[in-house]
Amino acid sequence: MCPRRPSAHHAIRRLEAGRPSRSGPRSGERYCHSVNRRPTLADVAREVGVSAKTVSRVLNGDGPASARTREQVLAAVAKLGFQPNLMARNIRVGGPDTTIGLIIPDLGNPFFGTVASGIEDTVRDRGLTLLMGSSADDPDRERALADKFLARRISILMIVPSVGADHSYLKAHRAAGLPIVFADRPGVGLAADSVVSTNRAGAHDGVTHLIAHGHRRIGFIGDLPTNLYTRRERLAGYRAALQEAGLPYHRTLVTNAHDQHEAAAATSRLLGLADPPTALFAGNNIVALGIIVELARGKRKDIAVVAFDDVPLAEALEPALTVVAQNPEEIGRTAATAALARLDGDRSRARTITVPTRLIVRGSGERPVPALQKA
Amino acid sequence: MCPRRPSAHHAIRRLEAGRPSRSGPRSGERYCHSVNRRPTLADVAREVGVSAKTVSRVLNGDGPASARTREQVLAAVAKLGFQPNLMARNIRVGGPDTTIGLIIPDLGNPFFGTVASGIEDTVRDRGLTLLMGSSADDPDRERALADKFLARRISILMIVPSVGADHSYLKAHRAAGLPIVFADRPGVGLAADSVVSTNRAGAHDGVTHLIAHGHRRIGFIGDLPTNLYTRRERLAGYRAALQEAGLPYHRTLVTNAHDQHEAAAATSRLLGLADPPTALFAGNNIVALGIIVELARGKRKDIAVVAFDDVPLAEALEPALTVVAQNPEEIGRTAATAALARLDGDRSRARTITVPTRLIVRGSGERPVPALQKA
DNA sequence: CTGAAAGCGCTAACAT
DNA sequence: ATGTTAGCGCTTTCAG
Repeated sequence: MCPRRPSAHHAIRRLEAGRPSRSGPRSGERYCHSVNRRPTLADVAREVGVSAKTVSRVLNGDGPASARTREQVLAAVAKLGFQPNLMARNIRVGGPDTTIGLIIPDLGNPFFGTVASGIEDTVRDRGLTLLMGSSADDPDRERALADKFLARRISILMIVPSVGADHSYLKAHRAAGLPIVFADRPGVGLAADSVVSTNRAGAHDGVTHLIAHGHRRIGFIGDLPTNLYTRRERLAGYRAALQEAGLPYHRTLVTNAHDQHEAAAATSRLLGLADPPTALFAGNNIVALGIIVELARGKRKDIAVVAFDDVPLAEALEPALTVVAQNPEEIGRTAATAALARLDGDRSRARTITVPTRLIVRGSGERPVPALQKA
Repeated sequence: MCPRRPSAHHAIRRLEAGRPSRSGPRSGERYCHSVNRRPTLADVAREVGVSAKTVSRVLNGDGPASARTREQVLAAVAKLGFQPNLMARNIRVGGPDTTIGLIIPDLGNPFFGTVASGIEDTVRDRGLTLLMGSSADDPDRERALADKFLARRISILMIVPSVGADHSYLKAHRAAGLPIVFADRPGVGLAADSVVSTNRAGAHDGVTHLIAHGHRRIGFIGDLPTNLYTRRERLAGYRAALQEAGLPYHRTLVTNAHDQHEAAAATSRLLGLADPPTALFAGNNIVALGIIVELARGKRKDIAVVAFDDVPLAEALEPALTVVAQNPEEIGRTAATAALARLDGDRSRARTITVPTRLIVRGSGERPVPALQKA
């Protein structure tokens, strides 16, 4: 039997148990490598009969090394199953950890997942790994995550800002050279790069499409909370389109929803108005789902719909859903590219980069005004 | 002006530029904290006039400390913007990093995003953070990611195994006490916990539903590659249901697709057979999308469909889509719970835990056999 | 209650 | 081509 020296992976349990930890083997006992300590550089060096530095050289390929030693070292590494401790390396080198901290509101939302995917694709060959966490759009959770990431000395910090978050606490980090990029929404209180969709123009295009097809009363169902950046921008685009067409802006036609269920309720509420809208504009993908499900439930094919953000089965609906598609993958790629440029020394002024949206006409916006709907 | 000592965040650039780095300030120059070095424990200690250990004690709350020192230390920490270096701490403490490495095939797929979400929710109050990467179902990429994670001394390793991956290289790690859990698919060559859906039973239920509604020729469109665990299990469930009903198994009715586009093509191929199926079973959510879009394109409302895995707008389709719903959030939670139990010392035998699927009947499976479809 | 010294695993800077 | 020494930022150990 091996003496059970508390292994590294039991450190957490040890803390809880409050058991005093012994750092050396008890007399007459030897360590059993397979259960106890992970092998270190020194172990490999001892095995081969060289110095730790030589092993380091072979593994990192900096200094020279004879073919023979190299072989021996590699053999010992394989034999012992040695894997260099990256934390120890980083601490000595003094550089940042090769991770990129990413904070998004919701891991389960495919929009943000796709953003993350774009980031990963872009940074992979730089050897950076994603450290991810979800904020649930809570500024406190966002801050806690950021602090954790910063304590890890991440190379890059990317945030989809929560509503109400203030980012001035990051000033010193940015000044110290940490690349910080905000995605999907701009940061607050910090001059850092951000990458956002053309929300206002996109909403404008979508609403204009509805107007072009004869709609005069167009409902808007946006995100909650209402001061969310994307909601504000998209509402602005909605209003601009109305104004441009000389149409009045009715507060009663504007409402909001935080999830699919609320969006369905909001839909039903708008349609129940004395003078109901003939078309609906969905402020995001979740709202779109709610609207569509509610319309399907009520068999209301007479209501035109345009949604901000594409949804998976848009083309299979009847009518197929017209959308203002975002490009989350591109948002991720762009944000990552900007961050890497900063990492490479780009010291230019903070910029806001926009990623274009695209109106995809599929039919749901083209319904004629149903003056005769019940005929 | 501050002398621009290469800051920590420029380490990467320095490597590339090959510029020799100087470790001390040049004569007559002083470091400018805001631009250069992050403050360390020693800096805080110096500021207050105490030893580093005292600062450490205050911050970690282990040893005793006078109220006065505590205040002074905290003030200095705030003033300098000190954040303890977690890598340095971990290296000294010898414990694992407080991260959980998670490898999934695709960050953009909401199924895996939701699994990740379930994991995060479960481990958050243990202070663990997610280190994530996508394998693209490539065993080599999976292995490379795992090695990177292991080099970081993660506390837990969770993998959605790629097809063809062998996990015996993890044996030593598991023996050393590293909790390893496979999610969605079991691992290969390693006795470790895994958490999977009741794939076979779920598929059986879905197909039985179709049979109960009179279908005798049921097409199966599954994942590619065909040896993917979930595809094998679901196909087995399909065959079992047929056999149970005394129906013959036709190889020609079984096909596969890797993405939505291929699934649409497969659908069209099956429907073009001399003796085409009257119902289709979709082996996963992506395939389901392809099938539905293709049927919509061809206006084929006469074809019944049941899909494995729920899709967002299932209830808004016409007919609404009947599915065998998985519970990805629960898969994540279960996997995380199992891993935490291991971390807490659970040394029992490796188990395979199943998360039940649920047949959600919405209508698409109930279509009568369309003997008169063209009438 | 506080400090000095040693050391975690690794690599930079000089040896040789 | 290789070894030695020192030290990254922190905590442990042992003395006050």
